[in-house]
Amino acid sequence: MNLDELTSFCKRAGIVFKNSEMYGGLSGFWDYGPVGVQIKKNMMDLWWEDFVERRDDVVGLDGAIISSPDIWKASGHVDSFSDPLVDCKKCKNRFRADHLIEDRFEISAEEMSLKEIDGMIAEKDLKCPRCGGELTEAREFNLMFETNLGPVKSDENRAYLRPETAQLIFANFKQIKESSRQKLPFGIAQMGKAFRNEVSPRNFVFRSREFEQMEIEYFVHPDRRDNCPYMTEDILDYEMQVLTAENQKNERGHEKMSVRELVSGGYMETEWLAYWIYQHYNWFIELGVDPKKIRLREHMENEMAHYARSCYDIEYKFPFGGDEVYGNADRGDFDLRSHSEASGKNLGVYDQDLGEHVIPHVVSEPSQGVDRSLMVFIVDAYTEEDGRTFLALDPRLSPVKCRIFPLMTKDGLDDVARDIYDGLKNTLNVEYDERGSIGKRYARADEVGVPYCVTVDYDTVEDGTVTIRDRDSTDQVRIDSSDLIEVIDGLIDGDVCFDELGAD
RNA sequence: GCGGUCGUGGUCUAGUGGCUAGGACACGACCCUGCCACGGUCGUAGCCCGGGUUCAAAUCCCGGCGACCGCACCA
Repeated sequence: MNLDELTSFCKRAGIVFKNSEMYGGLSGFWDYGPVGVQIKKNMMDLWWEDFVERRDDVVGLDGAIISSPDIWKASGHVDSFSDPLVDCKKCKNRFRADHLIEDRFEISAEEMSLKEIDGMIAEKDLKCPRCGGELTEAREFNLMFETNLGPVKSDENRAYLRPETAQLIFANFKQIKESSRQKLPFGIAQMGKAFRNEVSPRNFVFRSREFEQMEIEYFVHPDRRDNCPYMTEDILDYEMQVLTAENQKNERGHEKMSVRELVSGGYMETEWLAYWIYQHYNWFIELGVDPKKIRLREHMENEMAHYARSCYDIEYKFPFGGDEVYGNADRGDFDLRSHSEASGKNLGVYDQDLGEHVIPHVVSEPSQGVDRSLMVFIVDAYTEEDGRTFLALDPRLSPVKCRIFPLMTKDGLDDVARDIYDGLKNTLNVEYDERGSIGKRYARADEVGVPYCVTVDYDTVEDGTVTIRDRDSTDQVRIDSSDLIEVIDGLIDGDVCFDELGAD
């Protein structure tokens, strides 16, 4: 399946549509259709249940999309998200001006203003690295979407749509800590939209201008960075496919490594980082992603962000590019310290023993792209086999849990099927379908990942039993229709195995 | 943003200056149908948008929008 086929499938199945298509489309924006929104919601709910509701050390937040510009100045985004670019007047190529200077003179140009850059270019007679042509003056390219607060557009009223969700967590850190009565170590989770004015959005939802993230910032005491009470022997024994920075440098592939090796081998900054990476790596595996297609990749020194001490990505081997679906960095105290300094407010936590405030460290920042993660599940589940196409989604992710069909639309079978549907619909997300042949209805359900189909036939009228069909095997088992809710619930949660259904 | 290729119903496509724009799949109605994309009849629906050339444009030219590939960019 290539990217075109994925785009086309997602449209046909009602998963993702091109935004503004009726007006020719808008590059970098995508809309989720009836099936897509349901799968996405299921996925986000599962994530939230696993990492917030079922834990007593993580609390949630839903921050605003627009915040004071001061937040983005303190976080470094106003500076780092706007790049000075120059064009070659001759060959029309465009370059990062700061990179040109850094490459040529081996000095940092990060802090240089546009004027300084222009001065440097003029003084050192810097030319186009490709054709030797003359360069234009440096221009500012800001990757943050801008808007204005109030109806007047002016520099004073300028505001930005958030380019990441994380900063809202730092900005609300003090209020969350106080209202939730959490003590270190604890985490704050958030899901929501972020916006980046990409120069050239491409590759379907893999690089869009509006995207969604789910992430946690996990805070620990600076003196207890390496004391993770949740680490267990089982987790230490857990194996992942890992591509280390070392192996990338030597152009070697990934290899199996246990969490223990990653921690004791010094690959990971802390046990905490290893623990959270394990949690999310395993989250994908538990939800059915092919373990052979997923791996952990350590960032190379030169691709690490300025704040990061150690950074890993979870990658999925798509049949096309766009591998990264998750990143996790040790941010240290960079963010809370920056915001403390910029705002003059103390974001420290009082330490009773030391009798002073300490700035907590973010030892782990699990940050996951919602849109990319969804595509992982779609692509991984997409199966063509024996002439049929089905989405082998984990039933928990499936947009609809069960479809109810009458074998024939006569002799009252349809009435019975509707009654059964009515009996289920308030408990489970089910649908009724009587159109087309029975085989067609199975095929339609398969394509959007409906895990179970129930068919009402003449025996149902006689003895109240129905057939329930498994999407992946197409096997059918006859059960009493009064047991449907319990059986389907059990199948979805994995408490009941389909193969064992017919046994009793 | 630059260069290249491209844009025909929901999807895949036929059509290279003159057709009522054709087909397949999908979708809908009806018929048929006692379990896996059956068959029949009928139907809805399309030349990306805007200019230009021409007696005549889906077709040629220009611009825009969008997609893909390469370059650049991707804290």
